[in-house]
Amino acid sequence: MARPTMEDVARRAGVSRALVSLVMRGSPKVSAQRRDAVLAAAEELGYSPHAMARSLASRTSTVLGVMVSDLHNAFFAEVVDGLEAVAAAEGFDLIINTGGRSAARERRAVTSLLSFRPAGLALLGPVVPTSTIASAAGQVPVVLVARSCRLAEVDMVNDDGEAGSRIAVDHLVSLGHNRITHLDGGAGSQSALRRRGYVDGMRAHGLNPDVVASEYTDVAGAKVVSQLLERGLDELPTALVAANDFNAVGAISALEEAGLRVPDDISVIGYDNTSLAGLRHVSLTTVDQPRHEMGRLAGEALLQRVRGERTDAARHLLHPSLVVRTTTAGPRTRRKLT
Amino acid sequence: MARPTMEDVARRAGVSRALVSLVMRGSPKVSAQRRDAVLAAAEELGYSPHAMARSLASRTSTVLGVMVSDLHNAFFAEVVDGLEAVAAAEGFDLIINTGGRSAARERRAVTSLLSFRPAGLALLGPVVPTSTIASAAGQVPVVLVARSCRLAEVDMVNDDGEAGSRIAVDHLVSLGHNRITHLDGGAGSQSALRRRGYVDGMRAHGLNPDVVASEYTDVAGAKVVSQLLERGLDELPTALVAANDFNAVGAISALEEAGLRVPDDISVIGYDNTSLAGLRHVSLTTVDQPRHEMGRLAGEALLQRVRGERTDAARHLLHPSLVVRTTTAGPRTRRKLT
DNA sequence: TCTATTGGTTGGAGCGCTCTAATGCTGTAG
DNA sequence: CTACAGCATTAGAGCGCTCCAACCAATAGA
Repeated sequence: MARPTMEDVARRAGVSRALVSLVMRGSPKVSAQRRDAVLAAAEELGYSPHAMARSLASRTSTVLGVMVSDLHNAFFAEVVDGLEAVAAAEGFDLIINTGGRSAARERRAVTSLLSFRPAGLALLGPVVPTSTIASAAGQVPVVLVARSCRLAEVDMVNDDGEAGSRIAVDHLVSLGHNRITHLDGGAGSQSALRRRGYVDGMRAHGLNPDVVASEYTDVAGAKVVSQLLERGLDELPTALVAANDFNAVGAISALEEAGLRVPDDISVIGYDNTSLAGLRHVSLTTVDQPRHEMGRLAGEALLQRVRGERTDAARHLLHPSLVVRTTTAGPRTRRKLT
Repeated sequence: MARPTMEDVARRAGVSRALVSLVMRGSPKVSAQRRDAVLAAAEELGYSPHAMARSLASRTSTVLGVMVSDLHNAFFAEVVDGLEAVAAAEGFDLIINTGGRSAARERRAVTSLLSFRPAGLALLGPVVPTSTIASAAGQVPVVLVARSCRLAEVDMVNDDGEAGSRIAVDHLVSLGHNRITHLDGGAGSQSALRRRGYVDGMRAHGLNPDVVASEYTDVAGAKVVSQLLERGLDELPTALVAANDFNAVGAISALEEAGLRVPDDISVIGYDNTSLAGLRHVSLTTVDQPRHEMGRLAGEALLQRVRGERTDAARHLLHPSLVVRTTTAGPRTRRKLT
């Protein structure tokens, strides 16, 4: 298992180690015949360069550190996917750690990543305090995804949750709705943004905002609908802006169980455009976050810094887009129900 | 940004570099006072060891290479999650590449991973030919997840798709069904296994297998149900073993659109236990694959090899389990429908 | 003919660390 | 008082590579 080194290849090809190094790095200042000899020798020995030795000697790195707060979460998995795509295209490799949504574990993960002296560090949805981010940013370019902070030296990629909610409201208003309720996702910066977007959107249309507390689950969506139904049918809004897709699906099933039809009796709109929303059985109108794109941008931000193409902080606020399916329609005079 | 080295710490603490090295590796043969001095100096300088230099000098590695055929896929994301958990617990880091389900790209990804001289390599759902796997296995311990091959020197972790289907059939038979149709997932080793399990299961119960071609999507599930309905209502089976959860959901919605009720008129069972299946609106009876566990086992297999605890190949065949929800029930005399 | 110039090639130092063998320093036995 | 452990500590070589400066033709310009 003792793998061949550059020295071995050099000996076999009858050249110096430095020449092999040049060939391996694709230098143009090598004669064709020597190059072929080296390549042949490398092939015969099954040689491939030692990335860590290279990194040490060249004082450069071709790895990007990625700290994912929760890889289990499909959102982050897709961001990583996008990140990986740009990284691979530029010859970079990803080294990944997860933090399990615990600040202590995230700290350790970041330390571990930094010990590899990566060219850059991406933090996806980190929960660590700003000070930790700042100290990392002092050592290496850092990009934050799904998390904002006031540090001048870190890049950021976020989706505009406020705009997303507003898009949802605009869509419903344009369909003719004016009694629209928002199911709030609870604690967390995303929920707050989405709520704000909803409230502002409603006000902009001269409508009264109506926010009810819920959570990012289908069970919570169903529960809050039951509460809404207790208000009485006449009090029921004509449209719902749910906290996310799961929440929306829960709400829909509760509505249908109560004998209401979506979108005939009430429109529902989700958030995230998860694979769930696209199912024909569900066919949920929802707000799409460009997750893959977010990963791509994060990767590019890092690589720009690495290449020294940019020194000022990048602040990407991605515009979500509406995906209209079949859970929204114009309001009708509600049928009489028992 | 010039980070401090061991030399800097040594100078500051008034000791030799070798002593700092011992402290950093937690050696017991260092006096308490020197240790404290070193630790203090390291703290003051913000020093942390250089993992790559360490790896080079010690000729050991603390990274595991992971090639994911498709990180976008929730299945693999969860496997990676499990892998990461064991790796982190043992002080290993993950370096990840994706192959995008292309043999050529996977080959490149593996080469890139091997250039880091990882302690082990995990290939998740690779599509590369066996020869590529073999050559990697010649350099480093390799574990295969969701892919089997005949190589003696590689570890494997697979779920028993055959057993999974059989469990599904057993469940339906125990409910009293005897006309059970399988929706086949098409090409791919998993489909073949699931189909075989279904066929064998049916035969074991003295029943006639009925396999119809479909795909791993909800659209395909709906389509195949339409075809089934054309056979005529009397020909319709009393239960369906779908290719996977998406396929099952598509089938269910087509059935409901045709005026049939699930599970009253027909039972449906999925495969994978995706987050979708757990939604109360869907509440799909399905076969669960222990994805996280598979990642855990893969990581452990690798680490056992790395530590030299085992030299013979590990062959983990994980037993899937049934998750009974509300899309299966005993067959009833079918209501007369128009 | 003698320098420049150019393009290909090489020796050797050094990246930040580990590891072996040797060193100095006690303390205790001979 | 010397000898010998036994322990903490250190010098120095070396991991596999890159990079710089030096080198050596071979050609071009004067």
